Amino acid sequence: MFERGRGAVPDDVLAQGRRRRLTAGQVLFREADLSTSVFVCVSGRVRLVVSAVAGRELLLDVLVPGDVFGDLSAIDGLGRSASAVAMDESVVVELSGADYLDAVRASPELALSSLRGLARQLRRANARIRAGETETVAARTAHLLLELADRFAGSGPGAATVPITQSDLADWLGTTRESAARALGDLRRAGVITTGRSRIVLSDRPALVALARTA
Amino acid sequence: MFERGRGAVPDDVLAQGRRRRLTAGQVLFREADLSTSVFVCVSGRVRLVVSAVAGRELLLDVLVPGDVFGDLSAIDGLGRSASAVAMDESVVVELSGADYLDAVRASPELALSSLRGLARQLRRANARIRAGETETVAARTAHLLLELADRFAGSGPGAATVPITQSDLADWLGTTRESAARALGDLRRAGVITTGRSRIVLSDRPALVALARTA
DNA sequence: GTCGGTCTGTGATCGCCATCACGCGGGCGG
DNA sequence: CCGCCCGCGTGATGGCGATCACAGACCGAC
Repeated sequence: MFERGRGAVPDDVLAQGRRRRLTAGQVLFREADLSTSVFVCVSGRVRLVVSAVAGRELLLDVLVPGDVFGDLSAIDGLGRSASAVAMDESVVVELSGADYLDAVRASPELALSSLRGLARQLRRANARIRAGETETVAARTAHLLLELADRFAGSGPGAATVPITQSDLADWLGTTRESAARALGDLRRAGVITTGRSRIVLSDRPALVALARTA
Repeated sequence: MFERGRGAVPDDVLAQGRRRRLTAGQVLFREADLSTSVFVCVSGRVRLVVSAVAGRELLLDVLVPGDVFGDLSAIDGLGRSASAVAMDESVVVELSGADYLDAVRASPELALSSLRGLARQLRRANARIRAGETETVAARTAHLLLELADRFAGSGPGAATVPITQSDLADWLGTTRESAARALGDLRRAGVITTGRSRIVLSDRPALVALARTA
């Protein structure tokens, strides 16, 4: 059974799906599309983005192997709430929305697991609303780095590397590339991270946790 | 069957619950509490709030009769993600978390209905994230007024009255009372609303829709 | 009716962040 | 191997909104 944050899909259900190999930049669905497939990320990374004013883009999530996505449209039949784009060469399993709903109806355990997945996403969304409306860019940057470190590198005590560009980080934070770069510069000068091309290394996570609270 | 936005609970499940009468200001649960009861609002209004920096408060939602709330903790067993406080004299039905989960396990229809409820909340949360991070206070104010009009007064074409103080509106928008008052002042001078004590009247909804887009 | 508290309206000032602008370096494709 | 483009870093400036400050209006309690 695949389990990692966003829901979970048992192997027998997964076996009904179609395996798809994606190239970097390939679009699985676009915001407002009426498709209802549910996807499971097997390898690679997939971005969930929504468009905003002035051609800006807001990054809602980056999915890593094990994550389930696309479930909202299968559940309520409404248009896609975001666009899904492969970031690297990736592999996903695609399930039809009807198959997914049948599986949920047939299995109370899958239903509860899906509820847990949505509950987790809702808690994260509420946390992001609170952060966005009350914290500074510096504090949000520190918090997001810690969250991304858990997601991409596990939460071991050593130095963690987060593979992300500053542009994507800014889109995730809902700020500009320049502001994100300045916040990272402050953290770098404070000695808690080092920055590189498409890469941020958290060298002192306890200090970063402390800065996230105060900054 | 009770159905109104946030999930739905069939009458036979509702009958297992305990009816509770609340006085204005009474707290049902506080942020981080470990209780797992699920509530259904029967009459009155209930605020869902989270605390933020500097003693500020962020208003996540106002529940009206028919709404289901408190389901997140029942589903994932984690602490309450917000505090629930009655705004007026209200009546709610309280179900134990275990009874709720048993009912979900026993009824695929209830499970799907709960999934739809969470999906709806998640879409609203994502919309709020996008709004908060890309729109001005003026635009967010206009959008929120339209949403609240639907929620409190139905979406008939005539003038709608939204019963809310400017302080609460500001907490909902994640801004200050002064900024909310200024945004409302602009809308009033534009002739699309009138303001009163604890009350905002949308006198020209089409014009407000237009302003929400441009402002 | 009067008093107190809450809710509303608005001016002045300040700071964070968006915007514009530019230079630098390093990876990759040809 | 070399140039080009993408990603990073940072200064200058301006605007939106937070903060502080105060006054008037409405409502309920007594």
